[in-house]
Formats: sequence, structure tokens, C-alpha cells
Amino acid sequence: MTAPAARPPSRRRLRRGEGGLLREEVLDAVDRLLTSGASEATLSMRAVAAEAGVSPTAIYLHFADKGELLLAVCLRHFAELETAMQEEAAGAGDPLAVLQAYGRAYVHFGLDHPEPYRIMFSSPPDFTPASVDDLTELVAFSSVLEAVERAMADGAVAAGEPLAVALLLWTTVHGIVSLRLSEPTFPWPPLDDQVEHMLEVLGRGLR
Amino acid sequence: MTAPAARPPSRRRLRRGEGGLLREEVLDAVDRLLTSGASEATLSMRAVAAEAGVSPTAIYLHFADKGELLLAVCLRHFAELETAMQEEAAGAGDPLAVLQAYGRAYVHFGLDHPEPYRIMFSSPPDFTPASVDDLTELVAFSSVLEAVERAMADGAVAAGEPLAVALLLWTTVHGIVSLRLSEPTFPWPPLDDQVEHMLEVLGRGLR
DNA sequence: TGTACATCAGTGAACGCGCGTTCACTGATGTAC
DNA sequence: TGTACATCAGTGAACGCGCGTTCACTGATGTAC
Repeated sequence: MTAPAARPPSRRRLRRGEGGLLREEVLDAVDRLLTSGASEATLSMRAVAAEAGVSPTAIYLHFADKGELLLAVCLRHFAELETAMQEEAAGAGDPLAVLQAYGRAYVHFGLDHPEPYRIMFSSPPDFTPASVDDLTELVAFSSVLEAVERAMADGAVAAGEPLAVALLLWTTVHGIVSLRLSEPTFPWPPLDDQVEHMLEVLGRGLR
Repeated sequence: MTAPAARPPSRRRLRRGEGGLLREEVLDAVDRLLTSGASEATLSMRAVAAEAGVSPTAIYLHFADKGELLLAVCLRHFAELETAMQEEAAGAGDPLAVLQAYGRAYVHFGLDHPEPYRIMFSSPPDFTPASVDDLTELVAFSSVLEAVERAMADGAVAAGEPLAVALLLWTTVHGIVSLRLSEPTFPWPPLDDQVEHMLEVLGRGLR
């Protein structure tokens, strides 16, 4: 539905040595399509090429196939999620406040970028399994893990298995985002109420 | 990948007046395909027809289009989820135990039926918005809501907004299922440990 | 009891489409001499 | 300073495929008379 009409390649070609820049332009084009309503299912190589002002063939100069392109899209957004979490936590004082900031940032990131979020957490794609999980995702996750450890040292969270607590936090915020994305017609309460209630209950349960 | 080789329609035709039975046979065929590894993306009308031993055209005798077929698949599995939850809660004594049983049943249902679960909670399909949400899904959800109200009357859960608590429970179990389905390579702890830890923390936080 | 006929439960071929990907190519541009 | 040339950054047409859906049809079967 959202696939733009085939558009004649309109972009000026890059100068010699600058070809690598197209890679970023292609990823930008994907972002634009996802922002304007395309989903993983309707995101075709042809649509991406048209949005980038380039022939479909040109994408293959930088990505071996569609799976590699989607992997790059994932990596990019995982990095953005990590950045958003760190920014939100920047002013936080104690480790518990850091964890709460992470949670708020995560939920807002997911709901502000629904299609990227869906791609990040869609069914296991053809990615080489080691790539997304082990490299990037764990960067964000290990921030959470460290903050949990500090909160335990602090006494704000009862001593125990930090991994279990970090997982509980991750699954909870993911649950909020994922359900809201997949059931948009459900009569959801205001987002911030829901998030604060969750933080309150988890905070009490973990103390 | 899993699409079976085109198979000559092999099934005997139903007798006059029994045509409606094909509808259930088609839904059974979908289940078989989903169980044997097909995903929403690879679930084609042709594959379903072949699995049912029927020509693709025959499906249109009972479903207006693919969206209607997928909606029927959803409704069927929402009903099964509800049944599984009630069965698990059958022996439970107090309302808190009922809620815990619901949670365990939900998580196991999702992980035992990954592809149906993905379809049930995939991006909003072309369903008429009112159908899934308002009719069926809310049946399971309102069971949870009622149990929360009883648990509050009981004192097992602190008085408050039952809807908020029910949503917290739903998002949490959904988070566990959804993340495990989308990140199968993550080093997850044993499922039951994770679920019991979650029940414990939520139980304490809600008391 | 026999028969004409409407209906039901399908079939088979074809439609147009968009997709990922490949292949042979082109023309501008920087560089070596 | 001029020029031949390798390389780089692409293009355009075509491939084969599977898809959802439609159309005209067929043959068995129950029913009315």
C-alpha cells in the first residue's frame, strides 16, 4: 500500500571513493519507509531503492542480500535504543533511578518506533544467530545487568540473582511495548500511568 | 521452505449437506502446517489447500479471503488459550492461586504453540478491529480481571485498580513468551525458574 | 418406483502482480606515466 | 601538461517464482413429482 510509485533514479552518483556513503543513504531510506508506514512485509528491495533514488541493483553493492540489509537495520536501531536509554538515565542518581529511567526510555523508544521495533523483535530472521544477540543487544542488556548489580549492592533491590532480575525487567517493558503494538484497538490506559504502576509494583516486589 | 510439494487433490468429496465440514478440515490443515514449521509468511492458500487435500479454490467456499482464514485461525487459538487457562486453574484454591495458574498456563501455551501465538499477536492484521479484541480475547482477559477482583476482595492483592493489575499480569506473561520466541539464541534460564521468579516478585509487589 | 432436475461440493486453468536477484553493460573519474 | 587506462559507482532489462484470486465448468446427490 505504501510502496511509492517507481521513481526514475534521481540521485546524482557519488564521486569515486565515496561509494560507501550509499550504504548509509540506503539505511536512511529504510528508516523513512518504516516511519511512513511500511512494515517488514511491505519493505521490498525495489521500494528501498526507489526511496533512495537508486536502482535496485545498487543496493547489492553494499548488502549481499535482503537479510543482510535487515540485519543492518536491526543493528542500527539497537544502537539507537542503547543511546536513548543512556540519555534518559544520564541525570539519574541512584541505581534504582537508573533502572527506572532505562525502563521509561525502552518503552518510549518502542512505541515511538513501532516498525523498527517490530523488526528488531520479529521472529528469528536469517541473521547469523551470533550477530544481533551477542554483539549489540547484549550491550543494552548488560547495562541493565550492571545497574541491577549496583542496585543490589545499594540495598535498593534484595540480594539475589542479578540475571533473573534483569530478565524480569526486560520482559516486562517488552511486554508493554509488544502488546500495545499488536493490540492497538484495546482500551489501553494512559501509557505513563501503566509504566509508573509497573515500576511501582516491581520496585516493591524486588525490595 | 516448508511448503509441501503440490499434491493432487486426494480427498474424497463430502456428501451433500456436509460441505461445512471442510471449513474445519481447512483449519486443521493450517494447524498442521503451523505445527510443522510454517510461519504466517509461508502460509499460503495453496499450501493450506494442498495440506487439506483440496484445490485452492475450495477454500474460498468457506472463507472470503486469506484475512478471514487467518482471523478464524486466531479465534480458534484464543479459545484454546482460554481453555488451557481454565484447565490449569481448575484445582486452584484461592484467587491468587488462580492467577498464578493462569500465568503458568499462558506461558506454556505460547511456548508450546509458537506459530499460532505469533499470529495471534502479530501486527494488527486486516481483521475488522472489533472482532478479535472485543469478542474472544476479552473472554480470556476478563477471566483474569475477575480473578484480580476476587484476589483484592480476599486481601491477597492490595486494593486498587483491578484493570491496572490485570494488565500488568498480561503484559508480563506476554513479555516472557514473546521475547523467548523472538530471541531463541539468548541464554535463557530454565523456563519454570523464570516464571516462578516472576510470580514471586509480582506477588510480593502486589500484596 | 422411476426419473428429471436443482443444488451442492467441488475442480482446473488462468489472470496479473510484485518479488529477490543476476547479468552484461556504461560512463565518469582519478591516477600513472 | 596531456593522455591512456583501470577502476569505481552505478544502470536497465530480464530471470523465474509463488502468490491471492477469479472464472467457467463438472459431476455426484438428494428431492419433487
